[in-house]
Amino acid sequence: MAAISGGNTYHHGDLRNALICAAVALATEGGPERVVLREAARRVGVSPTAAYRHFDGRGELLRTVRTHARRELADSMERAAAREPGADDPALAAERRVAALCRGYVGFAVEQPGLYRAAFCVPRPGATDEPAPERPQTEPEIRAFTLLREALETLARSGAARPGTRPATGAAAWSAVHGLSLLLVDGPLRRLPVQRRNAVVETTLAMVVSGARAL
Amino acid sequence: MAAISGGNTYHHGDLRNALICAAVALATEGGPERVVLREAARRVGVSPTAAYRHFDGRGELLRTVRTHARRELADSMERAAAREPGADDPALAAERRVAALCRGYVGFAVEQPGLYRAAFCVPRPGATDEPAPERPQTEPEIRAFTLLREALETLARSGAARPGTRPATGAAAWSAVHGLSLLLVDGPLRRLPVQRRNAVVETTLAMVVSGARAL
DNA sequence: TGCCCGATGTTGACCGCATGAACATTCCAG
DNA sequence: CTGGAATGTTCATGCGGTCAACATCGGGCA
Repeated sequence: MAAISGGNTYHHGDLRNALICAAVALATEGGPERVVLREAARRVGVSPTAAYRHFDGRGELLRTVRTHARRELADSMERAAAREPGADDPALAAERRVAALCRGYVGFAVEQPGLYRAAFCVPRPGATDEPAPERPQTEPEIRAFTLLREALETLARSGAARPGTRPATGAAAWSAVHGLSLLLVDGPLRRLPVQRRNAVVETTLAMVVSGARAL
Repeated sequence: MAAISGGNTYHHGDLRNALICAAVALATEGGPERVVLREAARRVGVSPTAAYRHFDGRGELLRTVRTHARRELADSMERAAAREPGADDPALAAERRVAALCRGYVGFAVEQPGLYRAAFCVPRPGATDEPAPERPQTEPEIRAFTLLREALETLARSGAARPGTRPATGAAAWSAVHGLSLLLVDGPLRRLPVQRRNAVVETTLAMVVSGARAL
């Protein structure tokens, strides 16, 4: 990175990326609120205002980190699903995939609480950042959710394809894993001993799967 | 300042409460991050540092707001449950109660997003507040959760009292409503049209209830 | 080739916020 | 009545976000 030896260039050459890396590191350490423009600049060895040449301000930096975090989350889910052994019965396979994706989701949250929180932070116009976008702007789609939804659809089609599979099933499942993650990471279920935590995770997974079948 | 008419007391007389009210109002307007010590003091018409005579700092003020918000949340759930008509079949009644409590939960979140978020905020030692308590200190118990858990236990006992009712069922259900609430209030499901929102809520409720029966 | 402009950094300044220290004003118990 | 405790106030420090003005660098155009 940034030529430690020699070329002490006035122009950094890759400041934007360097700042993003620093910001991601900060988020990893302490979540979105730890993503501080000045600190990121400090770590990169640049003056605070230099960041404004590459970002609108803290808000945009944070949103960039969020994008990164969401990608990592989805990757974690896919890895978990890939590790899962297949099954002859397509229904069983689908069920396993759903469960694996969910475990990957919660696993990421538990192992990377800071990044996980950053993945779902909302830059609020309240403070000094975010002038509140006038265009409602379509959400860029969250891969984690897409993965989950698709797996649930497969599950629905494969096995007990009850005719009226509710379209909102994906959101319901997402709610469960998301809520679980937050309670474990941030909320009242943090400091739960590992064993008990796993019990809660498995129970929730069971609820999701049974719910997906029943709906 | 204070008391424009007459009793211009140097001593406010009830500053603590006044500050709490102001802080709650702030949280109602813009969530926990909007709870700013200085602003609360300003609204009460007192100097910023006066607050320190009644609170350790912003952290404690926020925690006080949180307590208040949690109480409101639980009240909302109980009101919703109270509105629910009874049923002869105890199993059905139990099921209805669970659903009603959940609706009250999500309803509160949607109607009072700021307060709801404040109810689950975590004062982080990162910034300037919270010196990180050396004693892990037992969480003061969250009534919303207790209500839900008890209703689920009743449900389990009443009807299909499957022998192995998992103890974590309460946490699983809580995860679902909590996650749903956050996605709706704060997350990617905010700006969902009301109709679709209700669909998601009902689907999630169905998942919770069916899950409770199945576990 | 050499100069000028645009991109990229830097300084300095302003404002809001959380806090702590020292000082002022009340109130009440002795 | 009076002095200390309780409760407010003022002043000052440090951090973070952001803006405006100024400095550098690098590359394309005359």
